[in-house]
Amino acid sequence: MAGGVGMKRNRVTLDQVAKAAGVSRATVSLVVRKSSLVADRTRDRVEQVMADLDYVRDIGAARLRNNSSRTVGVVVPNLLNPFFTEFLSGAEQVLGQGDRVVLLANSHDDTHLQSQILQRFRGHGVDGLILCPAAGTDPALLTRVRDWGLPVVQSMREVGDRLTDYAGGDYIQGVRLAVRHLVEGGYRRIAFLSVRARTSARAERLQGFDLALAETGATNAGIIETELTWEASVAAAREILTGGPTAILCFNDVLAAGLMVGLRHEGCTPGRDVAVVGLDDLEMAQMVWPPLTSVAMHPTRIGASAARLLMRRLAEPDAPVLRDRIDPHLMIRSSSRNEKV
Amino acid sequence: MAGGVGMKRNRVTLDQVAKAAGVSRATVSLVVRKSSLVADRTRDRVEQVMADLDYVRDIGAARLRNNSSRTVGVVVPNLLNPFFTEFLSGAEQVLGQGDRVVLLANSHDDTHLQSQILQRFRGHGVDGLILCPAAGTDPALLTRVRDWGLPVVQSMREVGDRLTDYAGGDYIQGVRLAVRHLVEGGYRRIAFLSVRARTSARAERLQGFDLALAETGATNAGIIETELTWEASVAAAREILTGGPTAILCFNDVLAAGLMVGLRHEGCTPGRDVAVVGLDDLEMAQMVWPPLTSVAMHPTRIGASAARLLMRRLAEPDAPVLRDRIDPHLMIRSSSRNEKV
DNA sequence: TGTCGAATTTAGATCGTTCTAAATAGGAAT
DNA sequence: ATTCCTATTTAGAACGATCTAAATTCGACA
Repeated sequence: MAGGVGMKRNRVTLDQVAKAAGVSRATVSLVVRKSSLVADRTRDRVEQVMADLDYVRDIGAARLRNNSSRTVGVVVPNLLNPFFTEFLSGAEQVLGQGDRVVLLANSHDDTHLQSQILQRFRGHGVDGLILCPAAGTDPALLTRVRDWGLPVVQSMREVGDRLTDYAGGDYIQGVRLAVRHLVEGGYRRIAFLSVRARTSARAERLQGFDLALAETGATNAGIIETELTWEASVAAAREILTGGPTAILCFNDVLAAGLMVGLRHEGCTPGRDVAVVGLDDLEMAQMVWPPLTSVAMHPTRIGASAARLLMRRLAEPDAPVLRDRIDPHLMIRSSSRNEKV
Repeated sequence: MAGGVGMKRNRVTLDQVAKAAGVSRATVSLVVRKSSLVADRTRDRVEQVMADLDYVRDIGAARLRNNSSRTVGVVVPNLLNPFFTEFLSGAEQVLGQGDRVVLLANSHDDTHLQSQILQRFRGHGVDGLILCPAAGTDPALLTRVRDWGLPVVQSMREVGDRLTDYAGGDYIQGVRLAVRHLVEGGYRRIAFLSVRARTSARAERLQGFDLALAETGATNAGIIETELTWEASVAAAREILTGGPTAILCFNDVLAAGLMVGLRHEGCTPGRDVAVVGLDDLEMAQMVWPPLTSVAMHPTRIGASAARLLMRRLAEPDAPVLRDRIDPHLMIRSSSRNEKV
């Protein structure tokens, strides 16, 4: 007891339980795995002993034999972006309920680091992978992972052939919702504040933007590219105003929030002089001023879906490939209401 | 190749590498562990073979023998709160650089779930634990974890005797910075918007508030308790105004942001009619309107510090217990500038 | 050439579990 | 009492690494 100097290792093992219960190690193992082979009387006795000795099954040792670690690797490109942490939250919850544990890593959108992470996860014997691929990920990476025999679900972003399960938001649809809403409100010169990084997330939104403009007959008032940071979008305000837009659609809420601050610096009041619409509908959309119209993409649900897709594939490795797109939902607030604020 | 149906397991093992390189398994093991015992020529040859065969060391199997999983469990009470995800981000980064992997779990501030999580982590053989204890955690839990022989670092919150390492922000100091700033700005009737949950985080802030009032001679205009959600704090605005405060200090930025919206509903313009100050200085503090004065607590740094403390303890289990308090820093913005906005 | 010590390599046991294949128990039927 | 089931239990070999203790190699030196 006392000070705890040099705490020696003392793990309770199956053998110790077996000895104390007067049965064989194999029997205890069966009890642990809730096999129906063992007699009720025996099971009760063994379970009692396990409780008394505070036995904890060593999952690593088990995996060595049965090849299932009850562990899933999750790779996100950014842990400071609420969009990804909400995603993570949804995935963690579902996996936890499935009695699995999340190995987490942040690729910082760096493909080299991402490779290291995957090797590390492989070394740890993860059962499967939920991957939000870093920008610029080589499609060959996915093939490689499959060759390792490691089930993958891609999420939020997608690279390569469509041979892996996928869960994501439907940004094409989301952007269309936003544009239609603007057009219905009488805004017809619409600019788009985008990002430079060539991810599928970006491609999808731009595709939706083109589509929506064509559908509604609205005018493209310019597509401006910036870094994916709040500060950068503050600075982007001046440039985007040169196109003379009556409304500005933004890559996400963070950029929209920054843009609104930048607009004010330029003497332009968001919501009154120009409409602003974000994407993602993070909690912050309600907090900024004016409250920001945004398209809810439900990242938590996407994360939960990705987790479910993975657990399904672990259960049936040869099930057909599935793609789950979560439906977006328009949240109208003052920033696009065409009224004085 | 082809379709990948029923992908059989094919792990490259030490034995296979050994055979291919014409040495013994033990030698290859030494190479893997970068031992200086092996001759340069041999090492080169073995490393070449490892690369050719795409050998990946099985860390689980290694742990079984040498008892080190290079794995750390991180438990946070909330993955939707940016404060904790920034914390997580800092910890993940440092641990990753130390070639360790994060097992993540969200306790949802539920002590029962928290116990389950710890058992799960124990089963996975984590080397150590970074724990932000759930509200209401029994101090005995920490003793128990220590009895398991599992090194723990507490962070953000703390329970029990002070026998574990700890990393956190200094909220006493943070609150004092805020109050002094308000008093210097001429605000002397100060209310505090607090939370109901009895965490050490709450106790610390209240302690700082008392202290700061005593130091500055300012007046306590009431302490209101609410749930830790944005919506709840919107609703708290009315109640807190009954004390007739000239300034309101908030438990954190989320509550401050909600409060400002609520204040407006009550016909009271934050920054003009009443000063508002938050704690934590999350990115959102700049985004709300008016920009929110807040005290930066640097959660990312706290997370990094917690990770470093844990790695230190893993390296030297008997090092003296350390407590790291990250210094807070006041960020003055319009919400407390005593000017027209 | 033979001996010694340092440098290098290795066989075999071991970590805690699960799997396989076989052994044992306990009845019911003969 | 024997036989034949089915229901339960078990011994012992994996899994892939590391550790211990001992064996081998090699050059230097007598």
